[in-house]
Parts: sequence; C-alpha cells; structure tokens
Amino acid sequence: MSTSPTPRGRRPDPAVDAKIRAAVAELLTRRGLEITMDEVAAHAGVGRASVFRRYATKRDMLLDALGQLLDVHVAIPDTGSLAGDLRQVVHDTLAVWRDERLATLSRQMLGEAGRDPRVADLIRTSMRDRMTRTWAVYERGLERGELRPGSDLWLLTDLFAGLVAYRGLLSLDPPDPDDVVRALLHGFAPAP
Amino acid sequence: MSTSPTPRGRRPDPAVDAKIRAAVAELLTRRGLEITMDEVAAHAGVGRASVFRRYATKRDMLLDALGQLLDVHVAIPDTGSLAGDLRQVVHDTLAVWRDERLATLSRQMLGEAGRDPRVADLIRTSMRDRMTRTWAVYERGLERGELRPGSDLWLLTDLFAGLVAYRGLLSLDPPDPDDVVRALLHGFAPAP
DNA sequence: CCAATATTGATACTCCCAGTATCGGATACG
DNA sequence: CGTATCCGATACTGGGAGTATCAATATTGG
Repeated sequence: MSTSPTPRGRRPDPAVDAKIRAAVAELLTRRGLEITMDEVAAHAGVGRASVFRRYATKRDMLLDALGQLLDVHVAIPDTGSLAGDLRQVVHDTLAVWRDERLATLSRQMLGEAGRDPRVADLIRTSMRDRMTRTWAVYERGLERGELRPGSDLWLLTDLFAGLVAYRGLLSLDPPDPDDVVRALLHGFAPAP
Repeated sequence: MSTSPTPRGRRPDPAVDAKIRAAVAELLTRRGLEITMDEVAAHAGVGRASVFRRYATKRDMLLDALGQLLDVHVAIPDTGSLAGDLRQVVHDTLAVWRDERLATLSRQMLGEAGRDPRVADLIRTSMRDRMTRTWAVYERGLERGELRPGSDLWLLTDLFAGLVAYRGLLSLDPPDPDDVVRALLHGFAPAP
C-alpha cells in the first residue's frame, strides 16, 4: 500500500521548499500570475531544477500557492441582527477588491478558473468552506425569525458572492453593503 | 484631419478579411481561446502574414472576434407581469451556459477579462448595452407598481448577471429562474 | 568506512508559438 | 511605366516552459 519502502539518498531540503514558497507568494502578490519559473528560482536563490523537482508544471506551482493564499481567516460576525451580520459578511467579501494588488490577483485568479478546472475547483471549494463557516449567521437569523424558513441559502450566498465577483472582475464600482443586504432581505418589490 | 491622403498600391482584399473572420469565429467556438495564429491562417486558406497585416497582435484579433460574438440579439419579453418578464430575462442570460461549447468559451472569455482590461471593457459594455435594452421591462414594472420606486436597477441586474456568471465560471449548477426571480422581488425575509 | 541513491545549483538543450523580415508575384494608382 | 501595397510562402528572432546532464553534496544501508 505504502509507496515509500524506504527513502534512500539525500533528502529534499525543507529550507528550499520554504524559500520557493515564499518567493512564489511574494511575486504573486507583487506582480500577479504572469511570472516566469526563472524569476521564481532566482528570487528564491535556488536552482531552477529544484523548482521543477517540486512542481511538475508551473500550473501545479501556482495552484499550491493560490490554495494557501485563499486560506484566510474570516471572522464570523454576531451583531445581534441578521441584517448587521450580513452587512459584515458582504463587507468582508468586498475587502479583497479594495487593495488594488489583491484585486488584480483576484481577477487573474478568477480568470484562470475560466481555463483551468482545477483552479475553479480550488475557488469553489474555498468559497464553499468559507460560506459554510458563516452558516451560524443564517441559523441565528432563522431562530430570530428574520429569514424565511426553507430558504435556499446557497442561492442567497451566491447572489452576493456573484455580485461582488462580477463587479470586481469587470472593474465596476463595488456595491454598497447596506444596499445589498436590503435587496437580499426584502427584494425590489414594493413593501406590501 | 484625415490620415488617408490617397491610398496607393494594391488594396486589401475584402474576401481575405471575410475568410479570416470566419475561420476565427469557427475555431473559437470549436476549440476555445487556445488557438494559434498558424491554425487561423491555415484554416482560412490564407497566408500567415495576411493575418498579421490586419491584426497587430493575437489579442487584437480575438478582441475583434469576441466583440462580434457578443453582439447577439436579445428578445425583450412582455409577458404582462414583471415576474414573468424577469423570468424570461434570467432564462435567456442562462442560455449561454447550457451549450457546453459556448459555456467553455464564456468561461475563457470571462477569464481573459481578468487579465486583459480591454476584454473586461468589451464584456462590460456588451452587458450594459444588453441590459439597457431590457430597461423597458423595468419601466413597465414601475408603472404597474411591481417595483419599488427609486430601486437601484443596476444592482438588480448585476445581482442576477453576477449569480449566473459566478455559477457558470465555477461550473456550479445553474440556478432555477423562478427561484431567482422570487429572491430578487421578495427577498429572503419572511413575508410580513 | 563505503557504496548506492537522490538532491543541489548550474548550464545547455528542445519545443512551441507570437511576432518580424523578406521574397517573388500580383494589382492598383498616377 | 513606376511605385506602392497586397498576396502567399518561408525563414528567422526571441521568450519561456519543460527536459537532460553535470559535478558536488548529503543520507542511508551494509
């Protein structure tokens, strides 16, 4: 079952791993996805071959780095009302697009998702995890009677996640969180 | 003011223009954005240089082709109710993602928007035009009192356009138009 | 200690493709 | 005619991903 009977010879240097990852992370946030393998190796102070020994392709390398960048901690708000909590979640979701560097990287990452299913998978999973972690917000909202029972909560989350991604990707002005929350909770029909 | 005092020498052959455009369009829908200039020239039965005489770069060529592909006719529904009209608009917006070929191209196009501002501009403008053309739907809705006066209509449209693009880009299941319309009009709060 | 094996940085190579340059031939204008 | 531009064809340049090979070094089993 095991694929490692016993490792012989010289072992991979963990320090090299770290240097490469650090170099990729920095270059990625500084210059976006358009970086060359030579740059990575040079910036890490490491032989070019050592990079390819760890990642079969450039995509694999970027995939690994992007996975880490997406793994950010998201606070779960508890303001006392669903509207307040949602406002906070939407605001946090918008945060990525405020810093121009992160916005550029996010755009390119969403872009890469369009051509590489693995990147799409990465983002999808990351978003799903992230949203699942904010599920408590919805549960409290249901308990307080602020949310219609039986609501499609994925539709709710994807509506604002999609809005934010769409506007960000196309460089449109970001929406105001309060407007978004109002729209999500009460819709555009006149108050009855 | 004019930059063409008088054109000398042999004139560009319109037939060559047409052959190139046709070849690009077909290759684009058949294989997505990852096509080479040699393929375009060969498929058009045209010299490679003639392609570069018309487009300085591959991006320029794709931009031209994508602009035409985006220029599709969209019917403006008039079912008698805002809900019915909106349902139709959402359904039409989803159409692109039903054909797997078009979906792949759309994904790659949205992807390209993430790295090339000109593509983003193209999509943005196209979407804006398209939505403006459906403005009549909203106006009738306002007249019939089905829409709250003073609504941010761009927020409304971007909410569902974003949802559709987001789910499509990440290969998530497309939403049900009726669910979307219900959410947009009445929100997720309980009926008062 | 020793032999076998695998990693290290360095370098040179192949392959693909966008973009450029040049060719002889064709066509349009003056 | 003479010149300018287009035509298809072909060869070239340059950049970057991925591969191959090197001597040097490190690790482990015997």
